Amino acid sequence: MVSNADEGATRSKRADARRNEKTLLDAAAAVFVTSGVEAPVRDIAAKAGVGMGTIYRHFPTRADLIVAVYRHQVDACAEAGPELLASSDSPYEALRRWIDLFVDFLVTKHGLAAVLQSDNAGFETLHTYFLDTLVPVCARLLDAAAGADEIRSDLRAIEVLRAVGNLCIGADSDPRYDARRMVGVLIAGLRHQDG
Amino acid sequence: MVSNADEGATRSKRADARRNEKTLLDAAAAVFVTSGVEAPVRDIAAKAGVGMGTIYRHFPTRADLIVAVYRHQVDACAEAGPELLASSDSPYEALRRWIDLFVDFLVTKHGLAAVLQSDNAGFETLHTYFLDTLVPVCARLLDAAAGADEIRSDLRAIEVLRAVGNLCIGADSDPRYDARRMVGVLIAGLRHQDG
Amino acid sequence: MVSNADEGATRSKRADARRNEKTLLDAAAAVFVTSGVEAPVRDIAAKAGVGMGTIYRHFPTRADLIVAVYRHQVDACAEAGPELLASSDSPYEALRRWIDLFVDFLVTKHGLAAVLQSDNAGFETLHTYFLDTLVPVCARLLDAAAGADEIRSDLRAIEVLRAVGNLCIGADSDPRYDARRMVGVLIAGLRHQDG
Amino acid sequence: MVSNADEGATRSKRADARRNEKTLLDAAAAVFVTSGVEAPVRDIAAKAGVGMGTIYRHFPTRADLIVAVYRHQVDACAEAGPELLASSDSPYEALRRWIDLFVDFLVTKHGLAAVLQSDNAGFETLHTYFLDTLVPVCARLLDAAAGADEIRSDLRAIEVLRAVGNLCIGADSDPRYDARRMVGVLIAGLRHQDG
DNA sequence: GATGAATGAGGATTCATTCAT
DNA sequence: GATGAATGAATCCTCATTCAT
Repeated sequence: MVSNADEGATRSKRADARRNEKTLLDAAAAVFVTSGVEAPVRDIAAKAGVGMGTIYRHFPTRADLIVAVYRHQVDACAEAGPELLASSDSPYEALRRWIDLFVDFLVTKHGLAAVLQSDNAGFETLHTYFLDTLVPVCARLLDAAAGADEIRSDLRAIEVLRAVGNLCIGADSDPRYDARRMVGVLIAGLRHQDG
Repeated sequence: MVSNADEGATRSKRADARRNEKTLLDAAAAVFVTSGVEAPVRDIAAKAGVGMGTIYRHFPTRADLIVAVYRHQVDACAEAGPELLASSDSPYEALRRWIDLFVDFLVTKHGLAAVLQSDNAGFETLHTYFLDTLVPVCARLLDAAAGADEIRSDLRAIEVLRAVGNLCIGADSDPRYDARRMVGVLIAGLRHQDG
Repeated sequence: MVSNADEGATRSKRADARRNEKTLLDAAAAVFVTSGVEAPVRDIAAKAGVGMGTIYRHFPTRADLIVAVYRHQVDACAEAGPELLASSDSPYEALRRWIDLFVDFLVTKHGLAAVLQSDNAGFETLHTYFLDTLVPVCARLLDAAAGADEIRSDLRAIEVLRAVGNLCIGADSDPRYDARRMVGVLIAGLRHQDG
Repeated sequence: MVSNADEGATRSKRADARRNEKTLLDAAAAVFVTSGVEAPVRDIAAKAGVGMGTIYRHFPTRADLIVAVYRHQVDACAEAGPELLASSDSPYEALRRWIDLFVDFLVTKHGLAAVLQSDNAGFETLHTYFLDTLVPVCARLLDAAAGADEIRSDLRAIEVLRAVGNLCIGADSDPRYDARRMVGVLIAGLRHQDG
């Protein structure tokens, strides 16, 4: 349907567009750091040096943009799950370390944890992506640890993730609050209690 | 409509003002329940049957209003601390029950937990009131439990309260997430680990 | 519930507000003349020398504003119906003259005829007001003329009004098109045909 | 318009171009049916499977596109005039039937009647084409009917066409309004009145 | 010639806050 | 003291049109 010549043209276009999208993502990431993930679209466009329409073209909703910005890191986090399970001394240890990765990710993203919990429709995509990607990984780690009788077996991945996410809210704006530590406490609480 | 004890203009004025303020607080509380603590000022004024200016006169900032609305309950929670300590089998048990009270309070206040963590300046008053009131109580409970060697001794009241508050965010909008349960896990995590 | 003093205050407020609303209506009418009834809200606000919010306060939707601007004239038109029926030589004559009034109204309102036919939701109020007010009047005139065997009896008021309204669209922007004349032809067409 | 001597590469190119243009017109016609003649250019381009630039190359203004889409049908309508005049029992009958053709055309084109009356500059081309093509035909029919003393002789073709066009506005969006019927009334109104 | 990414004007709407009455 | 009308900044989103590849 398309001649080789056309293919060439198309490809170069695509390369351009991809480079441009990269610019957008970098700009968005930068703005997210300073103004949070709910920054005005106009600001992101300005930072990227493009028109607002360009943002909308690439990312119809803000959630799409956020997902795109963090997709790689979320994916990396997901992929680390099985690896940790294989390389750790125990399933619980793997779980602990995996949660640490997740927390590291969240606490460095200003406001991300907050919108992750937002009940605002329109963040649907964001919720979905996070949950679809991370819940299965977390579930497997929980199962393994529960199977080894290291932790309680009555907690579902989704609530653990949600709790961890919640604990990370505002972690970057208050020096008196150390989200990592508190997540540590939560994860410790997963262990069986000796009474 | 006018109290029997109506004597002297001054006293009746004060009584009126207090009655008026009571009306405002009741209205605000009602609106908070349905629309969250970030409801438009106009809605609250309408519910109270007063002008918006009246709200602003009594409560210069939204935080002042929120504080006023929940002061009694926060105070009651604070007062319950020493009582629980005296009446419980152990300091840890007292702590657990006190945290339960705090959680009960938060999860029934739509959106309160969220603004409690908001880094938005202007909620200063709110943060201050909550912390000033509850941190000492929580600290005493933690100290007692740590003194009895029931829990870790390296956690400060402020971070525990903050963590509990965070865990309560969005508790009322997602049936899959049970904040009370997760707070239970966190509090369990305060115990010394045997592993 | 309201003291006399308050009543005074309230009344003066109301008087002010009413005066202000008058300003708004005059401004809107003026802008409608030059830019049509779909003029930007900002333009109307500017013309009235008020903020946009003021327009929205008084008239939540554009249709509400249009209705308010033309209500008096629509009402006057409706009231003229029975009078014409009483004072004219024949029901048909009354109908003819009443339609003339309606046309006079429409052709002097730039773009009004157009939005009257718009299927755009949000003009609901406008449609409703026009139809509720004028259809019964027109129906009575049609009935009378049909009863006198002066015109066909198979046409409903709503379609006659709609047709007349349609014929007025764009009447003010094309000197070659005389809406009044063509409406005259339409009304003539209501008569029984002898052929 | 095209010289006979045009042979070789040029011709095949032209054939391609024509085929391409055909695709565009078909796509535009299809989109016009579903979304009206004011549908976004992007939608038309997408339907045709071409870039938006291609649309603009072929049809600099939306009016040009609309004209091109409907040219055949407008032309056919124009051509039917003389034929009807020749084959009908009377000039008036021919006029009536011709107007029916015009109405059939308009009411099946969602929104076309509306933009035909739009005073928006940029539809210049559209107005011009319609009028240049149809006014002479209509004029001849009117003249013939007037010459046979079947109708009034004081109406110009342009206003009759405009009136008919107006009556067709919105005919497809309101089941209570039957444009064909009302046009029938209008055309009946052209007849001499018997008193 | 074709493509479609980019632009950015344009218009709507909300709501915290002020201030004349 | 109370009122609530007025303000207007802030933000969202769409789509016609241009132009580099």
